[in-house]
Amino acid sequence: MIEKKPKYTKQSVNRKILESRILRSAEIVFASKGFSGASMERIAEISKISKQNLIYYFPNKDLLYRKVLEEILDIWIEKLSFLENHGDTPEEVIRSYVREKMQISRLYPNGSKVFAHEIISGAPVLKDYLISHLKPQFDRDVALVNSWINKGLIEKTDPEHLFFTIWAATQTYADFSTQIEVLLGKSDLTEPDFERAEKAVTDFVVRALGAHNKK
Amino acid sequence: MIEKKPKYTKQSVNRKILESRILRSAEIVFASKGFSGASMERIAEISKISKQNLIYYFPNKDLLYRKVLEEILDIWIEKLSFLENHGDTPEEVIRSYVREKMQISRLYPNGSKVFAHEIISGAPVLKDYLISHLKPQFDRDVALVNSWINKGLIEKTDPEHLFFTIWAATQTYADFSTQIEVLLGKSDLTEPDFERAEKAVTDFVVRALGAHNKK
DNA sequence: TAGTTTTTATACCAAATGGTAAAAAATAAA
DNA sequence: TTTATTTTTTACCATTTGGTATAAAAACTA
Repeated sequence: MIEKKPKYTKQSVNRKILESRILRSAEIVFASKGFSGASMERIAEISKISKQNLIYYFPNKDLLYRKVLEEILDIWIEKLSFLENHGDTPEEVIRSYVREKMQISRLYPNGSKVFAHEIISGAPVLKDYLISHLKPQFDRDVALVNSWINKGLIEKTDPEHLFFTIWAATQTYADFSTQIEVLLGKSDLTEPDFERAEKAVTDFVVRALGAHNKK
Repeated sequence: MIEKKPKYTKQSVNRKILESRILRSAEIVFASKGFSGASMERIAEISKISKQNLIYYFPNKDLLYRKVLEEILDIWIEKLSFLENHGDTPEEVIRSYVREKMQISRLYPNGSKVFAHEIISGAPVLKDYLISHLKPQFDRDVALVNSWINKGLIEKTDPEHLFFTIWAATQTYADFSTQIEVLLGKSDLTEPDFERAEKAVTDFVVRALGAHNKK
């Protein structure tokens, strides 16, 4: 055989599948109970394996928690570089950005909640990451918005706080979904709800920036 | 025997003082660790009393948690009835509302965080409260915004989502303060930071609603 | 001074939980 | 088929933690 060490043996494939199943289960439990409230037993239960088998794959809770955080951060980074959002006009860039963020809230609500718990708790695990990775990107994005302002493409706006507002407004549909469901009188948020929310938030931001009536 | 006792004896006053000291400590611990991560031992420690004495005042953790939530909800209810915010024009009402919300984030960040943990976790304790208390008030406030729209006082806006955005944008300064601190390059948020944030968010909302150029 | 309330200290406990150790079973490689 | 490796199960354990029980000291009230 050509390949000395076959990469996709039955075992290794199964392993990957099981690992991601575990990560999804862990995400659910961390999202709903936070780090301390999540038990390995419960995560194993949802993964439909024994606790000891869970520990075989993820030898301790800390590591598992970090892996879950890593996963969601990878997704965010991949989809959320403001500068790289296609669009020529500020309005296009903004609309695309808000849409991405809303879709992430829709597709990865549990990841978002885990992140939220982590930050609210003072980011004991993620603080270094925020400093080393998020801040530089943030500074670049702020610079871009400033350039828009200087060119008169959007209303004069506090760029830092613009981002805080956009993040908060979009993530709330994942993090505070329970509250939103109650207030909308629905048992859960479905696709149409998210579409409406997306339109509301996007229009809101675009209007606040006056990005629509400037060329 | 019915309590015919003097209401403001030295003892009862001291008791109140200690109780509120405990509640503040509990708030800190619940905010930073969530319900499960908070230990009675740690709360007692911060309150500078023994664990046994803590239990003497609050016989169990659930009760203590509920009291902490109760406290912050009382504050919110008292200060956050949209309809009752003074102001004749929509712009005045909105500005006053956003200011109140920002001040609450500034003054009661821990309460806000405890609430956030609770909602993100699916509101196991507060769900009934949200349905019975928050929703009716929400419906009234939504109706008021709708009446503004019908009178042409503000731009056509999705009223429900307007509130979600305002809440998210203001509470983020309490809940996600760690992230904001990192991105602003500060070790903590001080009065000037909050003032600037308040102005940014208020202007943002007012502009999005077009409440400033309509009379 | 006597009685009541508050506070602390001591001892203890059952349940939950993160994790270890090692044997057994299943699967793959030779 | 035999050997080696990976996966799963079984048994167990130390620590944490919310909470009980009790006695006694300390502080306050009448």
